[in-house]
Amino acid sequence: MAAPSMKDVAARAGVSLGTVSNVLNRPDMVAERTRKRVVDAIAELGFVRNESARQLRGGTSRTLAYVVLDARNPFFTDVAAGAQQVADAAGLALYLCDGGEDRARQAMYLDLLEQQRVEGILITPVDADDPRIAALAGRGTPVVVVDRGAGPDRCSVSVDDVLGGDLAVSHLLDAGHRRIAFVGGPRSIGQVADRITGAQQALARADAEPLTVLETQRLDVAEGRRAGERLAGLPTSRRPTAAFCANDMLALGLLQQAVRLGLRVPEDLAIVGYDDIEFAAAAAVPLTSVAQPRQLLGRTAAELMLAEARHAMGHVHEQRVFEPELVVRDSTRLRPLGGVA
Amino acid sequence: MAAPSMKDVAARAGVSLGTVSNVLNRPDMVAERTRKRVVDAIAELGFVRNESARQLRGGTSRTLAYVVLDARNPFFTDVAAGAQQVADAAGLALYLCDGGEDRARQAMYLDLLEQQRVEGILITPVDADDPRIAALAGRGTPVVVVDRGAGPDRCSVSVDDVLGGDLAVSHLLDAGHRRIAFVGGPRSIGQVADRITGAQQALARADAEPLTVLETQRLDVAEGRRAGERLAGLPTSRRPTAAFCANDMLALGLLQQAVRLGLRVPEDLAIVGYDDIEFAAAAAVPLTSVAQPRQLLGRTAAELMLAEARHAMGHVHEQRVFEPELVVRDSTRLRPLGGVA
DNA sequence: AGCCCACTTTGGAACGTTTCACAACGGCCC
DNA sequence: GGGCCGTTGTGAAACGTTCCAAAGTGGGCT
Repeated sequence: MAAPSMKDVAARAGVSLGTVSNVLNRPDMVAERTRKRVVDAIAELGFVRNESARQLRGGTSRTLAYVVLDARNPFFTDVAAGAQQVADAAGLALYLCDGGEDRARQAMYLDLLEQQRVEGILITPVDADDPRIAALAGRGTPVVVVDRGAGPDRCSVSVDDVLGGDLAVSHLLDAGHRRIAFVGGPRSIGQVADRITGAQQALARADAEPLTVLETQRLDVAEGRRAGERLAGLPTSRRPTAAFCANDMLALGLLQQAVRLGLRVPEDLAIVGYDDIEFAAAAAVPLTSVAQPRQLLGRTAAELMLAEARHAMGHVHEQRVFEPELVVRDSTRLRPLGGVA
Repeated sequence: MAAPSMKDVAARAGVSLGTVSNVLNRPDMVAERTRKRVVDAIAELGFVRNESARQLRGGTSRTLAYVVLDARNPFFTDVAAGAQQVADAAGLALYLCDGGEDRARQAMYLDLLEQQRVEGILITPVDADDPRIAALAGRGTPVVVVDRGAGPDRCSVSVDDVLGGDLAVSHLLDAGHRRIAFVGGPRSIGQVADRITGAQQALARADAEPLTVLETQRLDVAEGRRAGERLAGLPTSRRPTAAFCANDMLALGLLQQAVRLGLRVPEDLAIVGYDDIEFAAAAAVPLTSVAQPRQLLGRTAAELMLAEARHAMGHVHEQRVFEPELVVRDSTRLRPLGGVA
């Protein structure tokens, strides 16, 4: 009843354990007749290699993982798709682990993955300074931080979020907005903090009111709706005329709720999102957004990880930084009125 | 340089191997002083448990996996979130594996997961009849098929896709449509086939033209756009007045492209999607869609899997079927004209 | 002083592989 | 007919844990 092992296969085929191993690992150094007998025995018994034992002996796992900030955000699954391409090509399996914006769960995954001796870990951390990450790397597991810059003792791939925030808000300023809100949080997430910094930097160059920050608990659609309610509730005189959201999930929620509560977008409220996920272009009002090279991010991250895993010694950590790009759509564009077809 | 093992810890703490094991697994049966010494040694050496060895000895992996049809489809990440809840509660780790609508990749993951002796596998298969799935289950790995019905020798959770297709098309028929297209594919995917069946079943009850099937290669936004082009290219006299899409990704792509090419939705083309993903409600024209209880699906799947894993013997396979629900929004609703604000 | 007991600690077997040095077996050539 | 070789197959060690039976320690009681 217990799962058959190589020993059982050997017994059944009337050969030694070593021979079974040879059939599995160096099939052409065993005579055709024996090979056949062993292969048959394997099939008859339904033998399945025990990866734990292999790994224990051999030391390597052919597996890598991407610990994602939130698997329900399409931005991250797009990044993951990029990493998957590289993993496929290298013959590695990629596991996606959903951190769910939850420190504890992320920590749990990191511990487990290290214990499992994966080849390497890509991670978009809840908290980039989590000492666990440094510890992991220190003990020899290749770690690449994704979508956040890292210090010189780690590889990272990121997009300049300060620049992104600046681009977004500069665009709004150019369009004449002077009272601008930022929607996003918690601030402890690095991307959020950087995007705020960028926004403020743009504001500082202009003659505008200071940034109103609507801090959220999470970066999802529901929180965006909640922000929409908060904004719509303000008296017109105090309501920001534009909102810059920390990501597209928030922006879509905000957009949806704003429209539902009777605000016109962009006339009453202009909206800029971040990430330019596929759904941004298809939104009620197509969403202006700061685009990041998602797949490239994922591919690069996986490549850096592989490089580190292969070279082990003498590996030089790289911090790749890409540039974001503003994609302007209707959510910030004043159109001639009544323009349906 | 090699990763330190329990043996190293034991040496450093001046105790035996067994004691280190006790500290790790039954801390309160070792004296406080010794425990402290061992804990310190662990910290000093940066010892990390080797999960392979543990598993080899102990036999169990505390891990489960969900092999998803396509991780970029928010429907599946929502299902996964449901499964994650249950996994968290049970103290298991959940790995997401992206099948990418690719048979070979899915097969690769199944093999690997079995070799890894995961506690169980949830899977939304590219091909529900893949013999590999039966084989897996036959050898004792608990398998739950998600979003597809299964035979009596397997657990499954699904939503009645035939009914869903019927609901969607009945709704269109009620709205007066007589020339209806189905967008989706490939047909080898069970959900697609069932939804077509449902659609045809509704049509058979009405006096309408047979279903025009626009078969796609994949179920993503890009293919939806392509379908939009195809539809818009048809002469008005032959163009369907309504499209039922196999999922919301397709529907959103179709919607986007149709609007871009000057078709009004729903006046020139009504659209019904499937899954009611979060972005459907936020679309350019809020999307009518067939909703499935996504999280519930995931939770139930994980629970069935756990039940099977725990009971091993005497487990009775269950096939849970849920009912879909039509959510009507603007993409099929003829409104009074000019209805802004 | 001698016993018993409870509490700690120890040593070694076992889990299922891979790897490696070496044995067995023909066959060939001189 | 003996020595050699190449081809196949074998056996045992090792990987890092967990678990268990058994040994060691000391204190309290008689």
